[in-house]
Amino acid sequence: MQYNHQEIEKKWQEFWAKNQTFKAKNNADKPKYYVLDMFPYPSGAGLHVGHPLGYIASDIYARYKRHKGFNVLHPQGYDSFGLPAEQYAILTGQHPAKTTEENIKTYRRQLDQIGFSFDWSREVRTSNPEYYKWTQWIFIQLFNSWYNKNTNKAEDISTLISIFESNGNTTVNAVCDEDIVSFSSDEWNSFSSTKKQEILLQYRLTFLSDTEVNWCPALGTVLANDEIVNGVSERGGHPVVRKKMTQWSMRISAYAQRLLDGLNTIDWPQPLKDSQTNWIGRSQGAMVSFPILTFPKGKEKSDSENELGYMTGGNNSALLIEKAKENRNNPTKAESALWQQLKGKKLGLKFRRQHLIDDFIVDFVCLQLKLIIEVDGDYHNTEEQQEKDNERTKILEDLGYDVIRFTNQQVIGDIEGVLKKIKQALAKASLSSGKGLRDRIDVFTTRPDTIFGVSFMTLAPEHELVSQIVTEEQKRKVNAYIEATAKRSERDRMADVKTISGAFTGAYAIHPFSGEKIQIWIGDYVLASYGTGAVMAVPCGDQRDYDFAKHFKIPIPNIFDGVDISTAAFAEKGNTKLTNSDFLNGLPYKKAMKTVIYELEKRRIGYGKINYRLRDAVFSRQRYWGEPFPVYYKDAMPQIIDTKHLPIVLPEVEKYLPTEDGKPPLGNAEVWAWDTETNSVVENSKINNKTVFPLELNTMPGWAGSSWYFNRYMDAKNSHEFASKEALDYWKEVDLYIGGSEHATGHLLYARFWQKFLFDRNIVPVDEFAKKLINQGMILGTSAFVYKISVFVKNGCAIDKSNDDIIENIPTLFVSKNLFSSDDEFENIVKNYLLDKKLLNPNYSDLVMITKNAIHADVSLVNASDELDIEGFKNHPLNQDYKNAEFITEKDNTFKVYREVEKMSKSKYNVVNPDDICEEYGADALRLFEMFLGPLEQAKPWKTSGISGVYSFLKKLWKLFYNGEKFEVSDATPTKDELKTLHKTIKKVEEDIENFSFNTSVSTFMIAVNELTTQKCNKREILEPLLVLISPYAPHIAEELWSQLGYTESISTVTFPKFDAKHLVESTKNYPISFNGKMRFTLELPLDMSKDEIEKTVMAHKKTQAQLQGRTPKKVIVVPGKIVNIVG
RNA sequence: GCUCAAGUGGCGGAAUUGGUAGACGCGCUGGAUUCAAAAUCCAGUUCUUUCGGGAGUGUGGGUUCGAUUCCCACCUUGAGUACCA
Repeated sequence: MQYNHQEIEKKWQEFWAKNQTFKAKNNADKPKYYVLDMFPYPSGAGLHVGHPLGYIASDIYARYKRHKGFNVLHPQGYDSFGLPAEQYAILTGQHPAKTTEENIKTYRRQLDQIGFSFDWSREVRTSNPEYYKWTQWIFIQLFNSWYNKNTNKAEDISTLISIFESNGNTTVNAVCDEDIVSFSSDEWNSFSSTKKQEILLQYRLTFLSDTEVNWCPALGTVLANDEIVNGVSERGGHPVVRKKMTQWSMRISAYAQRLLDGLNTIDWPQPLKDSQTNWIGRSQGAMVSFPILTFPKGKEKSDSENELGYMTGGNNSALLIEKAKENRNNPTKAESALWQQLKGKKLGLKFRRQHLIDDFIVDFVCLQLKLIIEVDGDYHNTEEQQEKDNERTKILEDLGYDVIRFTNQQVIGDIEGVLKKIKQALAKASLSSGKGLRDRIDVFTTRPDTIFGVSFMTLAPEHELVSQIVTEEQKRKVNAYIEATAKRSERDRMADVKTISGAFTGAYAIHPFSGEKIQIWIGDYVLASYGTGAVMAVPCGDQRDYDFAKHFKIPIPNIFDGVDISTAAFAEKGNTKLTNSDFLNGLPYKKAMKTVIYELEKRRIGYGKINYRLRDAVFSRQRYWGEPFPVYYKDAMPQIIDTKHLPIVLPEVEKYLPTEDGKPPLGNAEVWAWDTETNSVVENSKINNKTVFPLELNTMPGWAGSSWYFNRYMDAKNSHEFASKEALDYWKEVDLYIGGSEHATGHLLYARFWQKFLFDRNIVPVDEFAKKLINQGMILGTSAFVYKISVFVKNGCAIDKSNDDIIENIPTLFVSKNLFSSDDEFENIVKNYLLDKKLLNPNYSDLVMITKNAIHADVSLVNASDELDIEGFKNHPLNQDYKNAEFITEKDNTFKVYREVEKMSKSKYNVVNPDDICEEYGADALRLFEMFLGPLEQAKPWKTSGISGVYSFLKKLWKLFYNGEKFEVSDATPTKDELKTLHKTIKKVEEDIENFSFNTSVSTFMIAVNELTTQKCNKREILEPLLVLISPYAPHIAEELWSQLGYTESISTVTFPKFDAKHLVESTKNYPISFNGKMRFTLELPLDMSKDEIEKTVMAHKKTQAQLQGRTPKKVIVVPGKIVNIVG
């Protein structure tokens, strides 16, 4: 009997389905093992050979684990909400559910035919209401939760409400919106219900907000950051613009640190972890505030003096004002000297002298920052006077002023030092005056240690402060610059990183430590969306700042000891010591960081901070084919529908496009309102905003359903729970997850986020959903190209014929690949051919130019030797234009194509359909071959020709059991050699599976079958275990031969053979004898021979003497059981 | 630019606690079988050679008795990321 894959495979696929062979139980004495594939989106094109790669690998592992005695859960389902079905619906009007259903049928047929051991009784579909009921349920859990930073987990919103009721919100340490207003418990309790809801929304883990979103006009929807590539949509490549919209968002940022920490606990590929780490983008540094020194004229009055009022005198003002005037007219020498430095806003701020404050006349005061400067004469040295001064200072401080004192001597002797102290005091006063953003610039920096290297500041052109601080003189320039950058798209700005541009605002800030005046610039290298949209520029330590400073001729102070910064910035951290850095002098990076953050916090001008790049995830989509939100709106506030009324089923619509007034497609639905009395979805016409309210029109994004499906498989049919506690506790998490690396910062990050949330809320028992993850590499197509000629007539030649006449007889011509090696040769060959066939007039030959043009040929028309089926090519439906083409062939009359490896795609005619492979070679051959192609994680090209190797392996395996037409297996005792072959195969295959090195185990099988064929072995004792080894890879043939051996049960749970080392014990070793490390010959010696004996035997050997040619070796290295190396 | 990964025959790839480089398969060459083809089987297939041998794992250097494997520098390719302060 011949190996007939079609018959066998069909038979066993039916057997498995009928007997539910792979149905997993939710409890067993056996240990559990959960193997999962990333479930597919069922696209209309069906599967190509690249898709099953990961499924085959996971199936082998699942089957292996069953042999190893595990209770294996290996489910499959469909991520069936998605854009293609919706776009098809827009074009044809066919309901996406129908398209999806049809596609799923194709997928299921294709998957079944490959012989996967899926437990289909647990199938899930994200678009099934019974499934998305629970997606909606999770949304509600998120809505009803807040993130408590004190307990570092998500908690029920009721715990937050009770804190509000008893303490207000000032003690709450939560992840929430930025613009939180503080309130007391009394205030909370007096708030209206709407007001309370509004506040709670600022804390919920899913919340509504006006976010600037990535709006894609062509797709009519909002896209997440990871759905945009290079400024255009990932799908379709349409332009994306920024737009403000009210959207649901998920507070994933609350989990930034835990998502990062969790990576250390899971066995995932390093590159994937790296990209998640990168995406989360943790940077440790500090927030630093720089006071703004100069406000343009007019601003100061309105903003500060009027507010404070400069008439700050007390009840006795009328009397004192005369005294003050007198003092003003008779200043001391020191007062006069200092006034020269302070008057006319020389330090950027308005000072007054001999000014009344309450019942005191102070020497100098900056009302804007409430800073008083006293210059004291000698009489202040008396104890009595000092006591009075202290009392006076205290009263002034109580009024909110800072007081600094100098002696006459200080002012006259060291005016510079005095000014410096005043500047510092101003900086400090400016920050503590608590007037918010308006008069200071906050920056985030990862290098606060380099703060003394700051020589300017740069704001993003979009920064809100720009318009407030820009001076009259600079206004024109600055506005022109802002306009210019706004015109450039985000994409242009990113692409063009070389051009340095910016503008000076004319304003200055104060260095918080040195008190120096520093220029404030704007520049588009600073992004409004990261950090605070402003940077402290340290040109000596950051290349971008350096380039900017060089370009605009801003000073570049050096703060690195012994480092040359004449050509580039010095960005290393290392052990370089700081200099010109005041209290940081002499400190290396790490110490300086600690010290400076300590100082920043002590002086209240900044604080240590960790910044994340990870943004909250927008959760609304303006699409039809997605999960509806269980939300309706009452007084513009979202109301959650009680979980017991779920699912809220997607309504029917006439059109799947957005409505004419720009609402999402659900705006077309006529039955899409919520009746709070009947708790059901009713006609829109019933909306009265009293008992019937409009429902949310957005739907959830694609990642909603895929963020928790792995939990659903554990208890897929449960209609009253997300999944039962018993099932969740039993299966816990996925043990092995296989899928593509393209989901690194999408699905895999969101799923981890939801799992952590569900864990916090005690819904799932573990906080990472997948212990181990493997990214299978892509299978690439091997495209075939044929060379077609392109004919041109050279210009500028005066002849009596038109160009068309010259070339009119030249046919479409293809040239075989090996006929030429250069463009010139190509042209010659073609011309000779044409002249030969009289298709080209020799007189015009020189006027004609011929070049080659490679075009795709369908790979199904090319054989393993790269020969094209010429007739097939001519008659191919896609090659209508080439029906009458001519072909210049090789000497042996074949036509060769040239090959190139590309991504598998319809447009490249290199797609190989697994249906064809299964038909011709069978699923077992397909499975073996996909594994044999190369390492699982690696991208590798597909070449159908290679499959003949694994196909003949299967035939050889079959033949071991057959003597001609007769099944014949012997019960005789195996020989030593046969046992050796078996056991080394067991050992290697087991190691390989554990290491996911499936390609090498396939070659191990081939070696084993080749050896057993040579040994003419047909012994049951050898062949039975061999079948079990092979069955995970080629389950159909294994089942068939197993049943022919007389078994009635499936091979799938037969115990994996046990390796016994005793069969591999050898008595001799074929020693490699090398000279200076180069192996020259081998020598068979007993393994128990001692080192000395080996050396003696080897040295005495005539080949050794021949190698040495009379020389005496310097040294002989003998490693018993391994090698002999002779040096000399 | 940065980060990571990888460079081995005509091709996919194998071999790493440092110990016989090229397993296994494709392709190719020759042979057997056949009227012929398919299929099957046998032999060969890194390069070079004066048939003794010699060289060889991207390039150059280093460590070692011995390096595809470890270290340094460089080159190339691929992937990810991108003005993240």
